[in-house]
Amino acid sequence: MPPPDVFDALADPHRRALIGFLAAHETATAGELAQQLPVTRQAAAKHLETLHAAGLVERRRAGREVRYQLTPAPLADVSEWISKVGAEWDDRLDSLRRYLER
Amino acid sequence: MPPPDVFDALADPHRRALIGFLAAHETATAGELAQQLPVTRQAAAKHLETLHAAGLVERRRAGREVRYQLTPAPLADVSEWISKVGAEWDDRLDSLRRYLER
DNA sequence: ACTATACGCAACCACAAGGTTGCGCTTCAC
DNA sequence: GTGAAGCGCAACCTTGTGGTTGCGTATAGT
Repeated sequence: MPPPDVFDALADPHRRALIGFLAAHETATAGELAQQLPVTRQAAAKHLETLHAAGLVERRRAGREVRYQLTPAPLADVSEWISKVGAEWDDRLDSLRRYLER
Repeated sequence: MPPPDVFDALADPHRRALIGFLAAHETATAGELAQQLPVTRQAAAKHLETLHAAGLVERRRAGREVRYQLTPAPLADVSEWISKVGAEWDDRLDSLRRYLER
């Protein structure tokens, strides 16, 4: 299964902001993205590296700049995990209810 | 909107393990939960405190022990956020496709 | 050719996070 | 009432993380 650091990638608010921005703007450079946050370009670049490691963004060199693009697929893993927990929980509630209704 | 530290709470693997265990076992004490992980009771208690702050578990004193119970509701917020990002992304792809098809 | 823009890399810093140990207080069981 | 089981709190240690500054290098534009 794909990198489990997706959860980690989502933990930081700045990173979530970057994802949000990229969800709405096709592609962007580290510099552009840094302007969306109160941080330097390098800080943004580090976050983008984290997101890239988690498989959430694609990097693509275009001349002297690097354009980042969202690849939201790994988010499905998170949703899936949540579903599983939810399902298990529901099962548990069910069996408890059945037990109590005996 | 409820505590945004749900993302933070989910970032740690041990914490996710606790959630998984609680999803399957109704209630448990900090001690019991600590036995599921290679950490001390205190470490587990700290994680449980984090989960509690995120609204993911309920604490309930029963005599000399404290039983923890899962309250998975806040997970819905995470799912929702993911859905929003996904939706926005799809919209973007759509408008791009429309643009290219002109 | 020259200048400005955008990256990449490395050093460095401060603080939060995860973890442990030690100790004292309450509750249960004999 | 005495001992063990559980918890809570605090001190402390170590690492990881988010952030910055500084500098070197490549590309674009004029």
